[in-house]
Amino acid sequence: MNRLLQHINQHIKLSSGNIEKLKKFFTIKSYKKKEYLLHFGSISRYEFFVIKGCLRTFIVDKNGTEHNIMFATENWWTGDIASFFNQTPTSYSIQALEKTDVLQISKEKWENLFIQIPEFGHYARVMFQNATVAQQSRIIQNLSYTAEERYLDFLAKSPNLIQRIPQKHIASYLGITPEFLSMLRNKLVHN
Amino acid sequence: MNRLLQHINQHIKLSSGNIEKLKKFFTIKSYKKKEYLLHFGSISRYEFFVIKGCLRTFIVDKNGTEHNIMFATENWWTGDIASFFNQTPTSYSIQALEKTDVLQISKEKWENLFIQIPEFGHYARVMFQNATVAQQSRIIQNLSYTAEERYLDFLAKSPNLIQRIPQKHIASYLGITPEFLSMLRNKLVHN
DNA sequence: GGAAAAAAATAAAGTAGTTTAAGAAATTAG
DNA sequence: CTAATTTCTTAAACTACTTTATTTTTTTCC
Repeated sequence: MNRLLQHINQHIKLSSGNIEKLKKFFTIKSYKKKEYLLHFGSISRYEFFVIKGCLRTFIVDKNGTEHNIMFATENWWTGDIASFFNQTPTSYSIQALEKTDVLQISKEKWENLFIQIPEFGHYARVMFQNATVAQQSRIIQNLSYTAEERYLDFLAKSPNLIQRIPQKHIASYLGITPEFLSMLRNKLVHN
Repeated sequence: MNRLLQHINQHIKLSSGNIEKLKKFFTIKSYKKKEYLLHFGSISRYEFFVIKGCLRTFIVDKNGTEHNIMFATENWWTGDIASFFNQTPTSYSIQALEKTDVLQISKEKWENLFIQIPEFGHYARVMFQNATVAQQSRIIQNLSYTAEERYLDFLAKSPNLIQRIPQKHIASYLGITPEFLSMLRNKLVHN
């Protein structure tokens, strides 16, 4: 819980009364490695805040190939907001890449949270703004960078994830095959 | 102004007093075809709501190639939120593809708006949520669809834009060269 | 309304990234 | 600790898309 409070505290100041209130909205939950937090086709019941561990969000295309959309580690929010807010079936799956502890919040509680602690609305807006900015930069990368450039950028921005996440998942995130990533890495070592 | 009020009204109910208040925050502005609303390297002073016309947001990569990130037509918000909120230099340019009328709002007014009309915060959050969802689906497309599939999807979802926007800009938005789009179209006609 | 400029089409040669396949290395599980 | 499974590597053939260059069509603008 402290991790979330600390994160929120970076954006808004909460009174100690509100901190107590806030705690009641979230449930702590542990997921085993390989366990699913959300299954393609179901309706997303929770948004997740990662306390410890690592999650991947992916889709499966018509050929059965998986594509990783994002990773979430400590202090990241994840979930399918389209499915969560509109209560429509999700096209994503979310899976734990390690044993992962999260704080989760249901839709009913989420909506109540905004009523009970209006300041939380500001925090949520900033989170969505940041997500929008991050995603835009990813769209740009996919449009204008080569695979090698994207890999080097990922390496520079998320060196910790490179060690933590299997290469095949990183390749999928970068939009290339594991074979090609392996080739790229080999080429970069013997540059 | 009515277009914006109508758009807001789809998400939140405003009292007539608030409607009057709201009007004071926005300035109507007309841009000529080819005119720039935002220049790469400058600091974004406004967010824009398109009343009539069409805008494109693009970046220029290190080779000098332009990449269209998004188009905005009637009832769309556009701008560089990273630059606008953090007052940092933008990496985008926004240009009018037609004579375009917008409502624009400065950062000071934007912040004041949330204080004076707190309900507006809900509207803004929903806008960012929608932007996040839309962008996520674009990331997925770039990862998992071929150029032909992306073009057909664009054709299905935005038939109006196809007629309105020069092909070279659509090619750039889809992440392909104008030559390849031309070839695809030819192939699709003679399927 | 006609010259100039911009956009679109066509085509051939080139390249970044995929596919397939098979072996080596690392991880997992009983 | 060992067998089974998963992940990573290497390499050759292949394909989706780019590059370059030329011609045709459309749009702009005085």
